[in-house]
Amino acid sequence: MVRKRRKKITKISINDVAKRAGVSITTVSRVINKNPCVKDYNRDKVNSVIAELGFRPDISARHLAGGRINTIGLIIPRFEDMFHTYYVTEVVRGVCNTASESGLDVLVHLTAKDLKPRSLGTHLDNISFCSGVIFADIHGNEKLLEEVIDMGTPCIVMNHIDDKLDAGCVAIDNKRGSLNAVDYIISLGHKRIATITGDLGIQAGRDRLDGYKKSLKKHAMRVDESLIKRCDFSPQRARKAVPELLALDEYPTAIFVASDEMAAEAIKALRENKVKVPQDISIVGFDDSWFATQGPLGITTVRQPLGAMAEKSVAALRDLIHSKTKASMPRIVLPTELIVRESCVSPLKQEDFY
Amino acid sequence: MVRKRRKKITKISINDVAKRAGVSITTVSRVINKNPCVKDYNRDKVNSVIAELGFRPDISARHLAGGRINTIGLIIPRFEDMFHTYYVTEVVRGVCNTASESGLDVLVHLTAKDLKPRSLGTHLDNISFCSGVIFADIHGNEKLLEEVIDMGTPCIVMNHIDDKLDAGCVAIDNKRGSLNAVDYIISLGHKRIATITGDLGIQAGRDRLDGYKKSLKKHAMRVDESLIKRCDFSPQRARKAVPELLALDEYPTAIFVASDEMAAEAIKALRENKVKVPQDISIVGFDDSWFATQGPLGITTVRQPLGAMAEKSVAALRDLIHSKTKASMPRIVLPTELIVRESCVSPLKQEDFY
DNA sequence: CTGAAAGCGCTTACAG
DNA sequence: CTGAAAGCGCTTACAG
Repeated sequence: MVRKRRKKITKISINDVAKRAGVSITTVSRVINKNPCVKDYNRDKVNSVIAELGFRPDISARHLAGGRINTIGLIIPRFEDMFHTYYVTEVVRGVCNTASESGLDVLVHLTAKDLKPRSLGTHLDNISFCSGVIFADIHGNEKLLEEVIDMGTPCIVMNHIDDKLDAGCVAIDNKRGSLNAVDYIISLGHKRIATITGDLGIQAGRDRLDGYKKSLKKHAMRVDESLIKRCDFSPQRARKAVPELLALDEYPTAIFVASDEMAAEAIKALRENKVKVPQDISIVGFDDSWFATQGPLGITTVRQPLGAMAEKSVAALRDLIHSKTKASMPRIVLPTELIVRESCVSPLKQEDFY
Repeated sequence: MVRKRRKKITKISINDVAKRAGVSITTVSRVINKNPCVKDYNRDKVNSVIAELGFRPDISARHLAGGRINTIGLIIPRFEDMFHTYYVTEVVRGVCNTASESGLDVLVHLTAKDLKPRSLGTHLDNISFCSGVIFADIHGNEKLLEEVIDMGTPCIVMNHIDDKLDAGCVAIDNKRGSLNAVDYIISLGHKRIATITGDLGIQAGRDRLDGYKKSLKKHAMRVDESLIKRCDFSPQRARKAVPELLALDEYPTAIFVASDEMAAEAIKALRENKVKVPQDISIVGFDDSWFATQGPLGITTVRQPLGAMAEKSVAALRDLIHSKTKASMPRIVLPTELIVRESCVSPLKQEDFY
């Protein structure tokens, strides 16, 4: 490939276009913004000059002058966590895809784990640029969210429902998802069901634990605190929970794990302790992430519609941006689906294995 | 938590601050920009007013007026590919961490798989905002890169070395990495070594194949085309390569796979065909990603220093941005490291298993 | 349908 | 050390 000659890097502006096309900059601006009130002749002329000169409107100037910016922000918290890796992957993918279909551009913004005062400012600088913002989660970014709301920027919070929030909320029905999962485990005949929880500082973590408890109560089973291992979505913590569970006088026959990644790690840890899954202990995970199918054993899990969550979020944000009147903040909760694979069987069958 | 009263969302500007502090906007601007030529008394006064009013300079105005923007862009191509998921995760993490240490903010920009003309423009709008840009790979974004370079924006390309490029290049020594890997396989005594390649449209894919061939030649072994399965970094393609390899008159005793993700999938596919790893066939992967340790068998692999690549890229970009003179474009190649785990053994040992 | 002009909120010579 | 003023490149009433 022959190296092309460098174009001049002198910035060409709306003035250059106007001059060359023999019209005013107002007309050029109208053409750029697809304002219909321009004579065809002029529009064509301007467009051809734009193409000829390779003119590209300066987004800063446009923004400063009060023009619409077709960019939404996507704020991603605490990127370090592996838990968020799958979640974030799907959310980013979904938001970017949906946004681009609507002609929106996405500015992905990762917030550091420990947000220093200085960086809070920096974050807002860029965010102030967007016509709307989606928070991939609220945890750790409560302050940022508040500031963005105070700036008057429309916001959507994912994965967290809070009626007091002056932002739209789009989330998964985590409570019902885990309720269904544990109902399923119980329906198989399990009596001693443990749980390895996610981070209880995150709503999704709390809700998944709540659903577990609710299911037990619904079936008049006792909630045994020794069967509840409070973890944090990290595989390390999940791994540590395993020997604790095995040290109990009476083994659980099933474990509901609040994420597939933790479930996969728990299964590994169980194996290392010569406990077979599902023969000795059944496992149900959550997420339907790649971890559920990556290992040698397909993990029965709760699928969450992350793609749909992303879609709904973008749509809701667009509505907020375009509603000139003070719109009411949407609250959207998406259903989950139980995906049955091989990691959870009836305890009767388990005995067959012996 | 009690709901705080909403602040006024009326934008407060440098004028408000100046008026309140009893100085000119010039002085306020100097304070904001940490210009030392301000009397302490005034500086303190301005700073306290800024804090009191919650003033935050408008980034668009600042940009338009020619101020420095502490934001670099990170362009990520073809997000759909799973191969890129691990790669991207690490690159994003590394770039964000390093950048924030230098007081830089990162604008992560995902390019769609099929870049329509329109979105090319949109992309540039946002990118034009950054004082420098890092491309996480060049593949699929050649045009964008050229345009960004033509805009006069300093650029760094990761994972691809091209001397003709008017941008800095930071990459992994893929060729040597795979050369070492295959050398290792040969040193174990293997004679029939297959390879499952990555996407040969990507330099990393080509280089890993080249290294494989080079090693064979170095050891005076024939390069047998039937042992080369040209894939694309996707596990699906890798999976399909397995039965083809097994249909050969003579099995390979080892396979060098161009990514751990493909390696993990290949191992699964081999198992399903009752071929044991490493007893029947040895496997060496590439990346040292989580796939290498996630499965039941640790995969021997080539570790690439993605974190270091990110660091070097940010540092190089910073240099390019700050060098007022036309700097020469850096070419940085980072070494790899062979990580020996359980998936590759000597063929003599393999016979022991029979 | 069109254009002159004001203004968005900053930075930066320039003059003091 | 400080400030008045020009200017960055656009949008948007406003008047025609």
